[in-house]
Amino acid sequence: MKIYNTMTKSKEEFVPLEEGKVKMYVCGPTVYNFIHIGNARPMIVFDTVRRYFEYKGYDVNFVSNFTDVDDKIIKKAIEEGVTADEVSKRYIAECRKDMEGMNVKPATKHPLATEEICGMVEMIQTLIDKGYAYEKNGTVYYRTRKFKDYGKLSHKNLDDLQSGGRSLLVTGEDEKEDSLDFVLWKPKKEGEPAWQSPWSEGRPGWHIECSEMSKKYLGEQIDIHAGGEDLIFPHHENEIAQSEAANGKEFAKYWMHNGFLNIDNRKMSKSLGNFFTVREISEKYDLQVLRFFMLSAHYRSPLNFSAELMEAAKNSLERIITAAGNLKYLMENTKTECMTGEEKEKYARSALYRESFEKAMDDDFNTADAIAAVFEYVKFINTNTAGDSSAEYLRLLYDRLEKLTDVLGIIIDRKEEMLDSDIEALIEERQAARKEKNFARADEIRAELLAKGIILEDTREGVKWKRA
RNA sequence: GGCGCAGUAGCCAAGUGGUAAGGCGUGGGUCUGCAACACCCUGAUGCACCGGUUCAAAUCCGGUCUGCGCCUCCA
Repeated sequence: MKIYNTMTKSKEEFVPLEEGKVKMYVCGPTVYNFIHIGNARPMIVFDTVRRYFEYKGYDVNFVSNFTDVDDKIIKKAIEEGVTADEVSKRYIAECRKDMEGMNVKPATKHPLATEEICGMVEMIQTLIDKGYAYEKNGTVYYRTRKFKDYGKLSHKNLDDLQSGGRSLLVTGEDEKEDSLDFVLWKPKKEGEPAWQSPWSEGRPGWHIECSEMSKKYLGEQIDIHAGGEDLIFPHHENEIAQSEAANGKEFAKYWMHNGFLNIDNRKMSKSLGNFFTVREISEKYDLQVLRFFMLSAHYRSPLNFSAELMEAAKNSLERIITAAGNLKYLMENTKTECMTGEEKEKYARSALYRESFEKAMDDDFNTADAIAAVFEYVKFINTNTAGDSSAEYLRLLYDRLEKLTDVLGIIIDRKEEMLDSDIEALIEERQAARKEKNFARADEIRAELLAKGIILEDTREGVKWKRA
């Protein structure tokens, strides 16, 4: 299994720190609003990574935080006249709903920054004790130049950073020893949430949260640290500086970063007015479609979002769901149980598609290629099953399809919703009308049901229906 | 200015030295009362452009053009 490591800029064979286990940390969202579709990409991508590790038999310890103390949260709270805590709690709950819709598994642990303050204070103290941090007027800064490997992840050198133009000083910047130093702890301003510390009543800087939570729940050294590519610098670079200086060992072995989601080839932003929340998308589409769309490209490539592409994704996904539905229908209606010799041979041959799927996923989680393998398997199913196929054969084909799509987080088992009895009566009436060749009445009923969101399909095996 | 990514059919997208996967869409056909599903057929003599290396290049090297990102606590 190969993973592209941002640190080495190359694909590396995955070797776990501990046999059979994966320790993985994914930087989560700041909860000041509904999550947007850009937030959704790392969630979906790294959930798929997790699912594939689990498919391969690994025990995955998956930790992803919610950043629940932040300027934007405080700003929102002030606007609404409520506490920051109320804002963050609300959007954590909404985020979990969206995750469920996207079929993103809850992490093993979702730590909250506000509940881990003590650990952060301890880590900051360690950094001060080791000479990697210093305090000025209640603010604690990280002494960036002291950490000799600074820049190793983002492949930047300190002098370029310093001369890189951005010499605008933020308030308080002049008290730093060096313009590259960043904040570990800052004193509170009036009305802000704050915690006690040896330096001032205040709150932690953004980067220290992840260093501490990763250490607490996964240990000083982890296998994979992941997030959006925008986090490479400064966030992940700073995490490395903090964790490695404090713990004295390599922080993460593999650094994974997903590409950005663009809208009409532009970065999504509120100011450009091309901003979509996951919740908005869910009003028009099943979030399974969003998930499928996100996996249709490689996770490291930029991905463009548009209504047309969502329509295409919806139609593509429908093809897989339809095949699964047909398979299930045949399974429930077949008269024969055991596989014939021919079926055994066919089933064995179809293992090819599972192998292609795994080969694609083994190559740095190439979901686009893996999906192609699923489609080839779907074609095989559509052309190699019929009403006289055995239940055993159909079941094996179905189980394999379900295992593969489950890695992608795609649910093929559409739960059978009970039909209202009058709808059921209409379907029966239509069947009677068709028998009498009263097609006018039959079509009338079909149109009537369509208006209620029920699509009827007359197949060789009987009438099927689905919701629009 | 520094660092980096991308350009493959109408659209999306794999492929990174051996002769262009897959999906959507289009058009034609089979099946069906019709529709839908499914199936069959239909697509780049070509991989932004120009050179070079090689028996062989979408893939490697050099250059050009175009789009984009990071360097601002935005995933």
